[in-house]
Amino acid sequence: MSVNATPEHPTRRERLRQQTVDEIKQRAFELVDASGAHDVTIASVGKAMGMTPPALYRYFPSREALLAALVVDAYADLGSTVATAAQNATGQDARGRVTLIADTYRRWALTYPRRYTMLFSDRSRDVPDSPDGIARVNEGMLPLLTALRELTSPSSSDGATPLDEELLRWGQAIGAPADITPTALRLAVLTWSRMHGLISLEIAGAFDNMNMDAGLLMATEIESVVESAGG
Amino acid sequence: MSVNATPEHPTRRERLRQQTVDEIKQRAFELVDASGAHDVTIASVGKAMGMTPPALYRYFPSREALLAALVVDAYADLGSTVATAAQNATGQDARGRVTLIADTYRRWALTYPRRYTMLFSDRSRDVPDSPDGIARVNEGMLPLLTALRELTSPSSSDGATPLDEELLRWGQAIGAPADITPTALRLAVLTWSRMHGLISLEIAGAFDNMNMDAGLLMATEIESVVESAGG
DNA sequence: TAATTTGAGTTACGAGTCATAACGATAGCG
DNA sequence: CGCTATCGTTATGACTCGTAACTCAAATTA
Repeated sequence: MSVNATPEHPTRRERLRQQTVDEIKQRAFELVDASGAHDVTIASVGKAMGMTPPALYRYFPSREALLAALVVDAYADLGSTVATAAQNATGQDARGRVTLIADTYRRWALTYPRRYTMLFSDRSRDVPDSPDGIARVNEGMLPLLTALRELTSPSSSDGATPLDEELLRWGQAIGAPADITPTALRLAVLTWSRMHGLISLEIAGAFDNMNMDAGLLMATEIESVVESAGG
Repeated sequence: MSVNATPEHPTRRERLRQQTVDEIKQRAFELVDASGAHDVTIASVGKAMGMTPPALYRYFPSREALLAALVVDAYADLGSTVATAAQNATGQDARGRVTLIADTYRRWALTYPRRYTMLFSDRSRDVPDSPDGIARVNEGMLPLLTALRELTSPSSSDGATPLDEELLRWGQAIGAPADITPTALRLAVLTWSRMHGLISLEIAGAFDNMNMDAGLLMATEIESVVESAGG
């Protein structure tokens, strides 16, 4: 047994293994983007990288485990994409940052629609839960929170309702700034929920049948959020 | 070949056949509710009703076709449930009717969460589209539209933006009353989208991790819609 | 350097799925 | 009453996931 099995000094074997794991996930993502998580099978991934199907079980104990890993990675990518976009817009005012965050979120979802549906809908019972993935999404939630905090007037009635208490506990859990208000927290959750509703319906094609521009609806919703915040 | 192959005078054979079709769908729905659409297989449905798997192909050309039929039926059930609930509340004011419609929609989704996810998410590429199902959902959209029409003041600036034109065309397509306004149409779409966002996240369990009461969030959203409408 | 062990990848296999083909038997229909 | 359409069966093929047994190369150890 090797003594250097630490993350800092990976053995050559471990490096090659990690490389193979990464290639498996990369090929699997290509299949997801091409035709959805449904077509990600042990055989199809193996075929895409010139391996026989049973070899993949050296790296993932089951097909479901592979899909779970993809979900975590996709969560992380979505969260960090939103977070870096917000960091690159520190100069803008709060209203512009909220709009940018929403646009970035939507663009990611429309760029990888199959991955997005894989995150929030497909896994009906497969992946029980991914606390790691949830944590990575919060990475993008924080800049939205601070922007909404700037927009809301500090004189709002806070901390009264039971919902406010839940919101404050959640804010602490995800590491929100100390001066966060229930109003900002509530608006952040509702912003996320509204974006998700519109985007998931857009991806499902509901607005195609209605001959409606989902982008305009999205802009309306963001406008509504900013107005609710008093900005 | 029978001469009486009309819907009005079904042959005994046709009646029995319809009965079998209904039982297949009923058993399939039981499987959906129990463990999701994923576990609805030709074999499992057949086993549930004491038939060998190939026999089911006499009634549905494929597993996907069976699932598509389930989607249409579920759409119809959701739409008519909302519609009848609204009809039974004609006495209430518009605000109360909007709340009732939202509650009915959410309760249906929480009563049959697997069916609800089957409608809007699961079928990534399976069911291409179901115009029939869409039509049945609109059945529940109409009372929401008229209630919002009552709430909104008629003096709102209407018909100006390109989104307003899309909304009016959609209103005509689903048979909305002639005096409908783009404001009411827009609020209806956004109400639906917001409900869907919250409910799909609730079913996915997102709010469980956040220790948050989805019902309170839903009430907040409905309140927001009613306020936007000026009620 | 040489022997040993670790692990990656292979072929072979069993269980389960969808779907089709070919057969038998019941029951409706003229 | 006899015919035939329709139902449901068994048998089969292609595909899936996942396991078992085996081979071989490479890393580790002496």
